[in-house]
Amino acid sequence: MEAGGSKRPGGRSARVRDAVRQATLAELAEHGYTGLTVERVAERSGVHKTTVYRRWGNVEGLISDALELARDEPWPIPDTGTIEGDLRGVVQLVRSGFADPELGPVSLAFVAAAVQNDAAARALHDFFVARHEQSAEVVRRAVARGELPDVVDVREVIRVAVAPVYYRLFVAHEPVSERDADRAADAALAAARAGVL
Amino acid sequence: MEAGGSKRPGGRSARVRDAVRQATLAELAEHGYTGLTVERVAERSGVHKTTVYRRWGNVEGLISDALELARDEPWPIPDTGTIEGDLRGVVQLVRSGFADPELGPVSLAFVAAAVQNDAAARALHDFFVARHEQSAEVVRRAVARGELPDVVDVREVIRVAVAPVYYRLFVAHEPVSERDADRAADAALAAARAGVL
DNA sequence: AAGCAAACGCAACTGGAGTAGTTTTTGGAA
DNA sequence: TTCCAAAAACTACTCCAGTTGCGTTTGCTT
Repeated sequence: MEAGGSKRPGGRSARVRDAVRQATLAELAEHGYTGLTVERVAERSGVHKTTVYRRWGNVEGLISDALELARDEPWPIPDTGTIEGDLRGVVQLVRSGFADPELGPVSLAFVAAAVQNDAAARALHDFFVARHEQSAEVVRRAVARGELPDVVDVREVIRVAVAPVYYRLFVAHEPVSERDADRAADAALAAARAGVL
Repeated sequence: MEAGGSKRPGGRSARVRDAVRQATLAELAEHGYTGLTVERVAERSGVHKTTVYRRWGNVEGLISDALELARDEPWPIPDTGTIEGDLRGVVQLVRSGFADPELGPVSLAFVAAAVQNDAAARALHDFFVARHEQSAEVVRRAVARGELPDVVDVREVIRVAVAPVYYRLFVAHEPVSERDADRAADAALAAARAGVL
C-alpha cells in the first residue's frame, strides 16, 4: 500500500504491476511453485511476457514482489488474557495458514523460492522480521502483566515457539497436528519462564 | 529412484549408479542446487544423459538418491556426560554442518529439492527420522542418569532443540551464531525439565 | 557358451523458457 | 494542445533441458 516513490506511480505502470501481482498469486494458488511460469502469469494478467521479464526478471522476482505485498498486511494477533493462550494462538495461526488449501501453496512457494534465490530470501527475511515484530506483542503484554521476567527476548520467544512447526513442515516433512503446535508454544513458554530466552 | 538391487545388483548398473551418485554430490558441492543439471552430472560421471534421465528422471531424483546414501551414514553423537553438553553438541553439529563450505551447499540442496518435489520430500523425511532416532540417544542417556523425567518424548526434545537453527537458516533466513544454537538447546532442555516435552 | 532381456549409448528432434531489436502507446509536463 | 521520455507491446530469434526411437552392450540364466 505504498504511495509510490517512483516516477509514474498512478499510471499504466501501476496497473500493470497490480495485474501481474494478482495473476502471480492466483497462479501460485492453482499450480504451486513448480507450476509457476512467467508466460502463464503474463497471459493471465494480460501483460506481454517481455514486459514481465524486463520488470521482474524471473519467477523468483515475481514471488519477491508478491512477498512485499504480504509483508505489510497485518495479521490478527490473539489476545486471550494469558501468555499461554496467546502464544498457542500465534502458533496455531501459523499452522492453520499452511493447512489452508488456498494459502498453503502460496506460502509454500514463498519458502521454496527463498531457498533458491537470494532476492526472494531477502524478501522473505523482511517478511519474517515484520511478523516477529508483530507477534512479539503478545510476549510484551505478558511481561507487562508480570507473567514473564522483563529480561526476556520477546522476538526469540516467538521464534522458538513457531520454529518446530516450520521445521516439521518444510525441513523434516512431518505432519503437524494441533497438539504438536500447542506443545511447541508450551515449550517456548517454559524456556522463557526458566530464564533461558 | 528405488534402491533395492533386485535384479542385477553387481553389474554395470551398479557401476553407473555409483558414478552418478558421486558426480551428483560433487556438482552440488561446486554449483549448488540451482546449478545442478542432469547434463553436467551425466558428463561428469561418464554416463550418457538419456540413461540418467531414464533412471533418475530429473534433478530431484538425483538428489533423492543421494539422500538415501546420506541417511545410512551414522554421525558422531556427542557424549559429554551431561545432557546440557550433549544437547548443545547435537545442535552445534547441525549448525556447523551447514556452515561448512563443502557440506553446506549439499545440505541446502537437499532441503531445496524436498520443498519442491514429493519424492525428495519423502527421502528427506526418512533421513530426518534416522537422524532423530540417533540423536535421541543423548536424551535416553539423560533419562537413564535421572537428569530428565522418564516420560519425556526423546525425539521431540531433539526436534525442538534443532528446530530454531533450521528455522533461521531455511525459513526466516537469519544468520545463526553459536550462541543462538546453544540457546536453542537450552530452551529445549528447560522445556523437557518442566515436563512439557 | 549360447541365448536373451535388461540396461546403456547414441543421434536427432521438440518445445518452451528467456533474449534482442524495434515500434507503439501512454501519462505527465510545458 | 503539443511534445517527450518512459514503459509496454510486438516479432523473431536463440538456446538448452528433456524426449524419442533405435541400435549396441552387458551380464545373468540354463
